[in-house]
Amino acid sequence: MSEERRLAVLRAIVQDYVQTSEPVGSKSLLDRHQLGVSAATVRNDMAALEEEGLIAAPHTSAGRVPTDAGYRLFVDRLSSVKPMTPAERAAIAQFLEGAVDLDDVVDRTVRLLASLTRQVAVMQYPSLTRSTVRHIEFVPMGPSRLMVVLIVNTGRVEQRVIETPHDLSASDGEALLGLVRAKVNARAAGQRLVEAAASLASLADEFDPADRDLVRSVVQSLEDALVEEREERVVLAGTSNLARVGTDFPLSIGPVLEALEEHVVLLKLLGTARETSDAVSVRIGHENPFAGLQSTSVVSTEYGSGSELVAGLGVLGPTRMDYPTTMASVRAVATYVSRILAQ
Amino acid sequence: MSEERRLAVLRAIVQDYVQTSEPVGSKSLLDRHQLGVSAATVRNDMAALEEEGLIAAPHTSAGRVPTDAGYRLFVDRLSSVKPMTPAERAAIAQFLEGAVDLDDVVDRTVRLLASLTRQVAVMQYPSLTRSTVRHIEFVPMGPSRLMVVLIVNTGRVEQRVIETPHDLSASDGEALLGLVRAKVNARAAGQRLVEAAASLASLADEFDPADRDLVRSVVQSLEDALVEEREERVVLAGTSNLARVGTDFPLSIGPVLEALEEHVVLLKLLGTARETSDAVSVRIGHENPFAGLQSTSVVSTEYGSGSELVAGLGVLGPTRMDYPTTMASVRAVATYVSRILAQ
DNA sequence: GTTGGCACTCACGCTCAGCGAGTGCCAAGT
DNA sequence: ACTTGGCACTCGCTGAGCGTGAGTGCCAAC
Repeated sequence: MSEERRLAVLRAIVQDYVQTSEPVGSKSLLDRHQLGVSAATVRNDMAALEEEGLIAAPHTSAGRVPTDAGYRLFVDRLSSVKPMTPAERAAIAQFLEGAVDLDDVVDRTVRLLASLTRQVAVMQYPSLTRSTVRHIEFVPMGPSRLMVVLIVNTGRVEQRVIETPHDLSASDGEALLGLVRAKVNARAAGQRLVEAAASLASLADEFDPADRDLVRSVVQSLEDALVEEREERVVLAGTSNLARVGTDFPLSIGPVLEALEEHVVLLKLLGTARETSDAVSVRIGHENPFAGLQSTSVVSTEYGSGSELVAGLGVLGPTRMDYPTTMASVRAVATYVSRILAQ
Repeated sequence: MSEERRLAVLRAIVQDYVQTSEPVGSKSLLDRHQLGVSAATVRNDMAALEEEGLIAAPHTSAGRVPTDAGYRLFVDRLSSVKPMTPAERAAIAQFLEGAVDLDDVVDRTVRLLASLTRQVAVMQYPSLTRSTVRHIEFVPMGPSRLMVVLIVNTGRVEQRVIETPHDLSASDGEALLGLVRAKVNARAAGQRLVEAAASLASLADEFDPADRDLVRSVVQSLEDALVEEREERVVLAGTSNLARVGTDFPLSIGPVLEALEEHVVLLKLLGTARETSDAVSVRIGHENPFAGLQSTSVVSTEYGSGSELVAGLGVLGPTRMDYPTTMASVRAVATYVSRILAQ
């Protein structure tokens, strides 16, 4: 009983099951693959695979279905990321090129990914903590309120209103604010958010003693704002693809929809992906830490502008998923969106 | 056969059906309501109601179910918006008070509405076209690119990168930009976007002939940006509530999820609501222009900061819905979110 | 216009048998 | 030691048949 053939059988089972979504038996396996052996041999192999916990039979007299472990082995050793055709690559690039701003890039990316994979696509907004400051702007909002607008290198813009002890909207306030603006930007531009916060620490010393108090309080608020753990945004698309699969299989979509609404969960999903060294990370069924997502798999990767990886994106679907093509799509989309963001 | 009693029967049918989600027959109706007449009489009334198209029988020997027209009549004449308890109102207010910025307000609002109604909540971002300019900021992004940041009264911030024919990042460019910034804001602040665009038309004339070209092109781009039809953002929550209802009823959630992904559709849904004069608009089943949403109802209303109504929010659910309480929730949430935004 | 009575209609749930895909095991072959 | 054909067996699925009961429509009497 050759090890090699047994794995070939596993591969065939996974492929057939993914395509037909029905448990696959020894006979139908022979019809669709040239294994060069008889049905009985295949049956023996299947029994061995079941023994190893790689496949399982839903009922006594039904075919076999891959287990999570079976999919895992398949992904790790039995398949390679299916290359995309130049035409597909061109279509992706062209579609993403059309975006006009960051929101549009993100929106187009998730939709594209959802329609390519026909699954739920998830994408994290370019992370702020790993971005660098492009510009910081101050806008007086009234006698004691000041809006701080932070623009980072990925094009993302964040605003925040802070309280100031003195009036900055009067004309001398305006002048002072202009000076603060210039100095803050001279110091912070190009730095990461945390670094920028550090650089600003001693800024107040450069000002007139009279203004120092005011500047110090503004800078303090700004530092807080820069360091503060920011809400990371997540966008999704293709949730209706869940309905398609939901009808034929034991994937009750309720819990999945609930998980998808919890953006914290999604962020963790994309976040833990980063810990793996592979370019594209795959988490299968129970490998997934969240109840409700235990019969789904997540295929994700990182993307970023230039050499900086700033956030994650991926797709979520039933464990019975075409991993090679899904992985190819995720990888390709990540590559192209990174290219767009780098410009 | 009194008209009055017939309507009482309709009301009872709607209430029972909403509660039990099972077709209601003459007998079970008598058990649950004191109508003071016999089953036979109720049957006669039901036959009449069916004749009028207000109720229908799924099969020959089943109870009756309200039709869209039946619900319509119920909403228009047989029910009133159920008042909320002070405790509920307080909880709403308290939950929304906790929001730290506009994104957070919107996020909390949809989630709140979804959990109150246990349905899908939809909320449009405060519309830009009906907002007023609070501040316009210019940030040089390189030799020939300028980022325009627009802050409106609802706190929403929009950015846009425009191409400029001359370099504005040099030091004299900075000075000029400061002047432009001051004049633009003096003219535009407090005005609606379209008005602001008009006010800016002649701004270039105030500048040195040497700079006039440059200013004109900047102003021109700005006008374009202000007038341009902007993408209106829509946020939703509670999609998992669809799964709950999806199991027991002929609401195939696939098409609904698809419709929910098309933000254009959602905007139209909230938009057409405005045409009705009522405070809370209800669109029932086929009154709804979109295929796939024909067995759902939309309960929506407008909200806004102060007296200005700037956008819509509402919920979407199966036609078999508790209209009075849903309407109450939508109205209450709209009231409170408006109050928050006004501050 | 209301009521009680009555025959009728179906959807639903149940059981039961037949079918067939698929299995496990065994004895024979290589 | 592995492979193969054969064979009995399992068991989920399907569809037919049947009883039940909620619900109806109609009618004659009040």
